[in-house]
Amino acid sequence: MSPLQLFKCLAEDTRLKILLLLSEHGELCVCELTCVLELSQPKVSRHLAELRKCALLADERRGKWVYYRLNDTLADWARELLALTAARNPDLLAPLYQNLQRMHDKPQSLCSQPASEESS
Amino acid sequence: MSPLQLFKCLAEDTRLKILLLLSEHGELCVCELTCVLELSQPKVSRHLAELRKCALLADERRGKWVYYRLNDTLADWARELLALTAARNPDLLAPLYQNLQRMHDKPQSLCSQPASEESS
DNA sequence: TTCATATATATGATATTTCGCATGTAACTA
DNA sequence: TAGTTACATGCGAAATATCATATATATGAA
Repeated sequence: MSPLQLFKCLAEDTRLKILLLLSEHGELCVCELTCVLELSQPKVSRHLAELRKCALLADERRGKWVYYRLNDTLADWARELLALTAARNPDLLAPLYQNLQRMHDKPQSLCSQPASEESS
Repeated sequence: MSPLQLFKCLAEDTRLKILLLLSEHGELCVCELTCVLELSQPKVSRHLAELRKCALLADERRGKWVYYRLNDTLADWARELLALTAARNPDLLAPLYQNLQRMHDKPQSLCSQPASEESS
């Protein structure tokens, strides 16, 4: 993973938010991301596909849902860079966490979702 | 400086190298950058102008030469991000430092240059 | 003033990215 | 089986980025 390739992935609003979210939150399925980001499903899915092709993300199907997380092979400096960016720019993620919270409080309010075990 | 804006600036090879170089080296003039990067002067100048407009870089004219450095107002997390990226990807900058060295050893070999006080 | 060097920018061509919309596929349910 | 939900992708349009070339400006020297 070259720095240039990483920065190209981070240079788009949707992909940036996805990567920072997954850096902090660990794992989310596509429908959760779609709801949290308030974007169309094809748009989210297309960006996820790109991040998958760059080996930044790994996906895992569990039943109907496909969960995405940072790829285990991702270099440490890239992980540190994502963590640094997320920690130092809380304003960027705050509204997204609000959406995630609202979604788990009122499941039908925004979109469907998988059964939530517990929020980490 | 939003994360998105920073990453857009870093998502191009020439701009990435300029920012990492200046993050580590402190200050370079346009002709030094042009030689080190082995690119045309208009190309380097155009990317410098963009980084200036984004307030990532500051320029200062001294005689015939214009020196660029990281803008003093640049946020700490952005500085840390640049330093982290440069430190963890030495392969990216190594050939550029070789060019800088060669340029200072044999001034006429690649292009003209300002009088070099001392290399840091 | 004239010339040379250093740097900046305008312009139009080309390449890349992003998008919406429609449609395809996979898994579960009835 | 048919229907529904979750997700992926093909495709052309629109927006954006990048580039080479030519030219403009600024400084210092002659």
